[in-house]
Amino acid sequence: MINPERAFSMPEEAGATLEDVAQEAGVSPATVSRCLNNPGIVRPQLKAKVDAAIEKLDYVPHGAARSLASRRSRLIGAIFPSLDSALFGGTLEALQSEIAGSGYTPVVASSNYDPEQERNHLRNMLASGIDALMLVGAEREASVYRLIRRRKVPYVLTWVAGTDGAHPCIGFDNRAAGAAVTRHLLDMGHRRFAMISGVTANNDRAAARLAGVQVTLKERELALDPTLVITRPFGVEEGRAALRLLMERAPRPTAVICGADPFAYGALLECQSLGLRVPDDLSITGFDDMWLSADLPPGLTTVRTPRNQMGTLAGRYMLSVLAGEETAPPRPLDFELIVRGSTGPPSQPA
Amino acid sequence: MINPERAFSMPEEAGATLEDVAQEAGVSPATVSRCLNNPGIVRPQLKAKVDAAIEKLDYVPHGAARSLASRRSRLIGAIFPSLDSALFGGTLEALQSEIAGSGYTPVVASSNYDPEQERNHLRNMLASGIDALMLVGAEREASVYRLIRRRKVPYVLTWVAGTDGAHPCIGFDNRAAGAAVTRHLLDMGHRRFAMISGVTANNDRAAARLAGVQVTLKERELALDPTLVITRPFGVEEGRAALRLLMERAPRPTAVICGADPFAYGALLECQSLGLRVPDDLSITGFDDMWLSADLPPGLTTVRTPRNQMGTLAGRYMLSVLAGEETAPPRPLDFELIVRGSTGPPSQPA
DNA sequence: CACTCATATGAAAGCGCTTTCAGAAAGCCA
DNA sequence: TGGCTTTCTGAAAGCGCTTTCATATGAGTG
Repeated sequence: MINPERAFSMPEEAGATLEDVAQEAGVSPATVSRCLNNPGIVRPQLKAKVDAAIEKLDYVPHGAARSLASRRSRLIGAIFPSLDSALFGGTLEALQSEIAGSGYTPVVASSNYDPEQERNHLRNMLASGIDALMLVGAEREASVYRLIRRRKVPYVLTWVAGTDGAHPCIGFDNRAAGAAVTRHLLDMGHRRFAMISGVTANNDRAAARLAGVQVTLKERELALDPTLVITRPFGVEEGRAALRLLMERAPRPTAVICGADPFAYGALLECQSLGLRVPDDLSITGFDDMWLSADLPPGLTTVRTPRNQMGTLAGRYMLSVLAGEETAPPRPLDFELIVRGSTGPPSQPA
Repeated sequence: MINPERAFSMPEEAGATLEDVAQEAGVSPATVSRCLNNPGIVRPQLKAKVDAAIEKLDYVPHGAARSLASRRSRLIGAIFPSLDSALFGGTLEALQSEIAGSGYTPVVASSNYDPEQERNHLRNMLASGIDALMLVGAEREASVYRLIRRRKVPYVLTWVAGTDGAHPCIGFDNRAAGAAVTRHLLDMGHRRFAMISGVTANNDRAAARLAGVQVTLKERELALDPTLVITRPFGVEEGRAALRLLMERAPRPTAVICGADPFAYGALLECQSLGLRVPDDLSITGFDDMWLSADLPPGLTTVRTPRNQMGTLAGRYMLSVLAGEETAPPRPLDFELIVRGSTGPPSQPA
């Protein structure tokens, strides 16, 4: 029964304008504008009349006109590598609720871990006049940062920490987290490690996690055998397949560090299929403490990353900069090693 | 005319305007505008000069000014009930990539399944001038739809189908899907059913799934015992807890229908904890075929819902309406019952 | 009671772009 | 070549709002 032609003629009909409101209230447009943007400075009596007029005419301000005149769009851009993993969804959700109260709305895009797409979305967003920008990760071409800086758009990087102060970051130290997991396993007596890592190209978080593992092993005079590092796009299936490959190696590793929980879920499930006992035959660790980590037997030892907190703080940081407040450069957030049943001492001494 | 302030300041101080480009290229602003919006009608020779000027000045159009003059913001609003479930993330991601090619960007918000929040976000978005709108579900106060229609913003509802033509919907029939699962179990011989359902208030998808189960049982002269329907917010833990409750009932149900996969994951895992064999002791079904459904032993029988397709088609539909094309009202999409190891005949005849 | 000072309001100038509209250029035919 | 149509291009008028700036109003002083 829908006639799209009729139901949705293009947005032609004119809503009430600020001028209409002014007329209705018997004041000048300037006063109406002030009621909207700075109600404090208008006499209560007048304000009441204006409010009544707004109500009566069902007036909704015209965002574009507002932006044009005020040079602020009340839009905050956010570009994520992906949106269908619950990972970044949490960050986005938190960001969104943090800024919503201040009248900002996020415009979002997903780059599919592709710098080219990221750059395009960025251009697009800059063109649509975003007031601030949130990105994931620090590693990108200098020209991209130049583009952002040129437009004088405040930005913040998330999911990473400490880029030597080059950029404001709201995140945690992925490398340290990789190290923490490794140390945990070392302390349990493991000596033969394998890793299932996310693709490290264009993903400094994955790269840092891997580096953290490598460096920590090196400190103990152990090396991470390159043939025991499997790099795959994130996914449960990929984790399963990788684990199968690793178990064909001789001697087998006693611990598999996964760069992300989905890998670990896959690894855990594949062990079940292969009849391997976790942690007796093999210890497995994940990353991010996603929703099944506590429940998937025997419970996944993993690193809990502050994914929601990053969204909240990134939002808060941008709002603060936009408000012109003296804003301290954010400090790295904490991660937490969550030890569960999937890790234990190796059954045979290395 | 060119602002003299700008003319004499550093070349890269403020962004170049269309007028700057026009001057650089030796044409009028109108021509530059046409090059941007309707390149076909401008002589190639001139267009080349303009392109060069744009390149040289690194010109980025000013979105707000554009919107104000053209009455189009190139922004498409999308309000989801939640974003940290991978569910809607997939839809958003698909929507985003579908519309990105046409120069549109999604502005998104999450309502936390709260109509009040949804309404606020909607107001916000209408104020910022979105050209079209995507919502999830059909059930909301008439005043909300009035608000949308008043502004003449094309909209589309997703995750639901067929609202008697009252609204354009891009989705599938949740009720039929609930029925399909039920029929599958009935055909295997089950007679004593339980359901773990999402909260049905403000969630017509969850309500429809539940209704589909109830109606189908009624058709076979069976009733869904209300004490065997457990309603919870979505989550693995909630699924576990619900299953535990259900297993305390006597006689126990032989089949548990879950209104969403996370419930089913929890149920499956709890069975494992309780030492119940699936499907011998209990059949379990899910909904949405999320990423672990194939892998979690013994494999979850579930309904695969077209979550990405909905995003893609919703985007395409809105673009088409915005382009003023003759747009056929969308038709319901298909879902698919994926039968895996978690369902089988009940061990004891009912 | 004149005077200054603080404060509330209105007039008007844009913000940077799109889009009529009319006129110039180019093509076509006789 | 002249007159006609068909393209292209440029001038100019806004789009709806914010924000100086100047004025009006009222409060506070000597």
